[in-house]
Amino acid sequence: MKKELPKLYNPTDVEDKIYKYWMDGKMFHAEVDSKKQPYTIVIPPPNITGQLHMGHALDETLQDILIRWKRMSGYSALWLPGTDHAAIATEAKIVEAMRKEGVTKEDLGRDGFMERAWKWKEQYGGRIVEQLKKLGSSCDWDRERFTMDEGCSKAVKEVFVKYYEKGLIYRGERIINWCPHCKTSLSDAEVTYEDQAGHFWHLRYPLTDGSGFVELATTRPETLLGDTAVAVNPKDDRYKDIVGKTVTLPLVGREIPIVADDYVDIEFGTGVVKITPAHDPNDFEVGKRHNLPIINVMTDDAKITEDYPAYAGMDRYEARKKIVEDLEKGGFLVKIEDHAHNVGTCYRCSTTVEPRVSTQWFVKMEELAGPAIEAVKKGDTKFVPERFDKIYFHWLENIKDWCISRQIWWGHQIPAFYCDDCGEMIVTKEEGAVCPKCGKPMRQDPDTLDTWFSSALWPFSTLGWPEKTEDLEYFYPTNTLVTGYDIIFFWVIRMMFSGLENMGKVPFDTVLIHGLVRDSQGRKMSKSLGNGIDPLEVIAEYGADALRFMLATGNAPGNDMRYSDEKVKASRNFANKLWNASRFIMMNLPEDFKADKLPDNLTAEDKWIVSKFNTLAKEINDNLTNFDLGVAVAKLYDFIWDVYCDWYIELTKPRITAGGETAQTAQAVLVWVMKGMLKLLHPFMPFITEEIWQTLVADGSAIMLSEFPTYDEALSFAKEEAEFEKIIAAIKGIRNTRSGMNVPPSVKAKLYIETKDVQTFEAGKMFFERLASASGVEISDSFDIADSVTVVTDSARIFIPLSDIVDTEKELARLNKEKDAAQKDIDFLSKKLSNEGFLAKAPAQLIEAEKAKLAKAQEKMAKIEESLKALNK
RNA sequence: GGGAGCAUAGCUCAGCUGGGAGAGCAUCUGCCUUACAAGCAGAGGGUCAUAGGUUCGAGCCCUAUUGUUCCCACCA
Repeated sequence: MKKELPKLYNPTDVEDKIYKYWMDGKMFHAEVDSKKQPYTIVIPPPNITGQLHMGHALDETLQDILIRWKRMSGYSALWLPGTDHAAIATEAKIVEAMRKEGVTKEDLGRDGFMERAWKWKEQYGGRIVEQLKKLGSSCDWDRERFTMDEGCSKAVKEVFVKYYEKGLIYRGERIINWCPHCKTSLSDAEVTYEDQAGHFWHLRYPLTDGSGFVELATTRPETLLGDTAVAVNPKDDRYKDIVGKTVTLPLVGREIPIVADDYVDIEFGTGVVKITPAHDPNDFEVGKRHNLPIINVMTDDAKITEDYPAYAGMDRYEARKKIVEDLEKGGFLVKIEDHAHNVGTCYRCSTTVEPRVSTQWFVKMEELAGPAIEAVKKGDTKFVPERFDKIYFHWLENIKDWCISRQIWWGHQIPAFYCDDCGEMIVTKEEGAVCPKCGKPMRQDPDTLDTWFSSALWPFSTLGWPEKTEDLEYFYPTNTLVTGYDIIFFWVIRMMFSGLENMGKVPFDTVLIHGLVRDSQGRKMSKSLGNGIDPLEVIAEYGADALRFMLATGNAPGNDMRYSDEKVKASRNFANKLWNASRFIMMNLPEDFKADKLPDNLTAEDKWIVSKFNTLAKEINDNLTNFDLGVAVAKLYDFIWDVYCDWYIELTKPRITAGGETAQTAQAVLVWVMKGMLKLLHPFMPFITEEIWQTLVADGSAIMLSEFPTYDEALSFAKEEAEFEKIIAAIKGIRNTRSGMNVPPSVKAKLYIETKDVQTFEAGKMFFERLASASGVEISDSFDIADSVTVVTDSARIFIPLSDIVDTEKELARLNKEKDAAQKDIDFLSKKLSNEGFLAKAPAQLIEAEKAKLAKAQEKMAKIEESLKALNK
């Protein structure tokens, strides 16, 4: 089966073809199968607005590695894909596109807008899915879902109504985070706090009775318009006498009370605080305690309302400027100080959030949080790495009610209905509700739900819930959830309590957390910095396998990593190395070659590689089980490159040249190990492994459906492995010595190998010519060769008669250096072995090993000394 | 203010339950050895941030310190 294959592996020729092969063969599809154990991953649904970025690439790569490994390990492995409607983000994009055409939401009306939004979804929603395929993601596309599809929408209504009936959802007037740009409320999780440089404006509010002023400071003077009180601490002696009096609000003229409230910190500032219940969460609480009026002074785009003609229509920052000017003119401004403070911003558009009183829908969190905390404490769900459970606990233990209503149109409309006649409100799954009191058609709540409300249900809504489906029965709870640490608050927590509340079981047993992919300088990739790397471009240049391999390499769970072209290149080179190894095998196989099994007549080096491979298979499985994907991938790299290519292939060359039985055995072992390596590597580099498999095995089978190698006792040859290491050590020693003396490989020399392991070396004799530039090899348990360079290993002394090209002085120096090294070993080991504490407390196995090492070092020393003596003659 | 991560070779990072410090890239030397120059064979390079402690033994465990990154938090 001699084949002509290019020297350079070209992924672009291969990847689309292979992906189509898998798709055509329906190989990603998972079915309920009572004979198999299920293994399930639900994808963190990417936003339909999104383009694939490095974060996705990492997330999908990790999931695909796990799912391919489990699929090959005999599980019915389901990776359930889908997309998220991403309420605010999507609506913002659509509105922006419309703005360019000069159309507004209001122009189209709700129905018209939704029609347009769906069209937009049809047009762009598939884009990210196609990009996921480029990565090689083996999702079951037959089950692709969307958070606004019929099933998910049904689940959302079901949950909403259930929560409402249980009293877990309520509607009420609260102070919430309002984004004046997106013109909607936000949940606490959707607010990002950033430090901003600001000012402290010290103001004086005159006492209404004319008896003086109170001085206070504010960072937001414009909210003065909505002040309905001034507060002091009840224990503050300075202000005892004025509690109960009133002040006259500057610029507004409103008479407002001075109240006493514990919230006020006596130590801070003047100990007087202005209270604006409509625009500050704390003030809102103070207001409630003192029955203060709530005066909203801003419109939904954060402009001053018509109630204040002097400032009406001004944006909050313009108004601030004008109000400060006016305060100064009126003599109310004492001073301005610089002040850095923490300001909430919208996580979507970065606009400063305006705290605002409004009527919204909330999920009561206390009851739901308890079981979610408990489940992780009990270990029903565990985080990898574990430290993330602290973040999880902290958030849940301090959680406040979740504001779920959004004032946008793209999303799940809240299933609450109002009767405009009698004011009745009902919550129902039914469409077109009729007022139960007066029989009139009701008006549905115009608000939609937080996008995370539907994604919270993702692990079960996608499996058919609320119907009792076979899928749900079989695949739920899912197994591994893979996501970034930045999503724990938004999603993981909400899936946890939703799963527990609605299914009675945790949604997944493990949450594998990964970090961010940063740029080569360690900066976060962002649009504004323009430092984002497009994974599709990387794939086009280096191949998806190289990108995947790079993302899996050198990355410990939970840690951030840096992207760099060099790392991708190294991965690409690795793929090419593997490609060429397979080329070597195929170029040397006879036409009629067929080998499924390991032959019986294995040589020492065959057993060596088989045994090493066997150990590798065990370790890879262990590492994957522990989610140490980075460790697994490094071991594969080392084995394939250093063990298989650099040693084993080289060892087979003289055998193949020799022909006959040894060549046949070598070929069979080459293929057997190659097949095993391909399988182990497949989850990481699916395309190239499948491509090589198709060419090398060519029996119509797919590697992605083959059996993942595991440890096999029958393949463990520890003793033979150790024996053959002696040959390798000798070859390395010879190379090392020659290289140190600048002898080029073209200069061949005879070798006299003095050893007690004559048999071992006889068996390995043929390798010295090719791998150690030997022109001939003599082996004996004793030699006396004058004028030669000697190489000393643990098990042999090798004479190389190179006297004519080698400087005796140099050789003397080299041997002395080796002697020093050997002496250091002996010192170290004998010190350790004379330490009574060590002998008493260290494990026996270790002590034996150390003793053996010492014996070897002493043997080596003796040989070096002999050589030195000979040289000094 | 609270919490977490990180600090290991020139750079980017591994180091799984504590048993003589590793990889890739970069540097230096020698090789186009019929799979691969995206390669082969070698070499140099590290007080594992600092100081204590536990231990027969610490990069790994404990305490403190420094630097750095991030998360959370209503001090007007």
